Amino acid sequence: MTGENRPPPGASSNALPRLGELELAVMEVLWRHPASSTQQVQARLPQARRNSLSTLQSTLERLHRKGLLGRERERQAYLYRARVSRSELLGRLLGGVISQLHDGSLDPILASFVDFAENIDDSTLDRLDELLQARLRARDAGGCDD
Amino acid sequence: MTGENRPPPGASSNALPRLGELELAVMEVLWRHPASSTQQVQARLPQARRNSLSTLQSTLERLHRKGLLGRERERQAYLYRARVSRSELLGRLLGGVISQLHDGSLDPILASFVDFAENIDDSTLDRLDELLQARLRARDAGGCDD
DNA sequence: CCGAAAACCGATCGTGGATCGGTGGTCGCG
DNA sequence: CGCGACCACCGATCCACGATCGGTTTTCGG
Repeated sequence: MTGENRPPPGASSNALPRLGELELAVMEVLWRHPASSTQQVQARLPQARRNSLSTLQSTLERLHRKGLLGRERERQAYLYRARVSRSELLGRLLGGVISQLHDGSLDPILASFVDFAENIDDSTLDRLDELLQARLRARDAGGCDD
Repeated sequence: MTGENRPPPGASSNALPRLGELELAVMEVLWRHPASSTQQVQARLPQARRNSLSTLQSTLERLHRKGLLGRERERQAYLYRARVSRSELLGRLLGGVISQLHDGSLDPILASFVDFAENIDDSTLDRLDELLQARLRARDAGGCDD
């Protein structure tokens, strides 16, 4: 029983399913060392995470499928490089979480984040303010500068 | 609502493994209708999510184990109620993501969020600014807002 | 005490990450 | 040209977790 195929009622579009530990560690390496071969990555991984090349390959492949890594062939090997910066990844992850919880208006979410920042440390709030002001200035000044 | 949600400052080591679809839907219901029995929850779930009571029970139980729901016995049945508000949950989720990606300094994270806000809509940035200013004012004025 | 309504228990499935060994293709060098 | 090294590729497990449910036991009200 219960062996029927059950189409998922709500397929999230852009929320990447969450990254595993090894995947994260790999991203860290790739951020620090752009364009590394599988072996390079392995060598630069923290000792605790050093395992067989195959494992690494699967992980790199998965990351590649998820669009987080690009790769090009260097002779018989691949050179991997991060396609998203740490900030971009964070934004994506944040976006995933938020789109799950978002109930129409963004306000509660923004409020939550401010809340979160405040909860960490009082100075964090000021820092956030600084960054935000800078961003607002940049927008008002240049408008379309990219 | 800003100012009511206060995650305990000591118990910040919570990285809940991520919520599933049904779990989220259940939380939505419990947020809208505090203290509902399993049946109540089932009745108020979107039609698409209505399934057997057992399924609901497992989900409520799991949520309870995760600390997101509290429950008390009402005769032979349980009354469930949300222990975290939507904002708190969001904060927790955000915290989980952030602690994964956080490499020491918060700045990139804050920047990412500002980035994220800007990316949604220009007005969002202004909204964030308003909220932040309000919060700063509140802090500078009262100090301890209890 | 009996029947209904819950909780409780455990089985099964699907997905996704981690892990690895074996196989086969590619390249450099003798 | 052939051989050995290197590496990608494939498939096989394993595990954790959410979703799903049916069957059994507990509990309560009449």
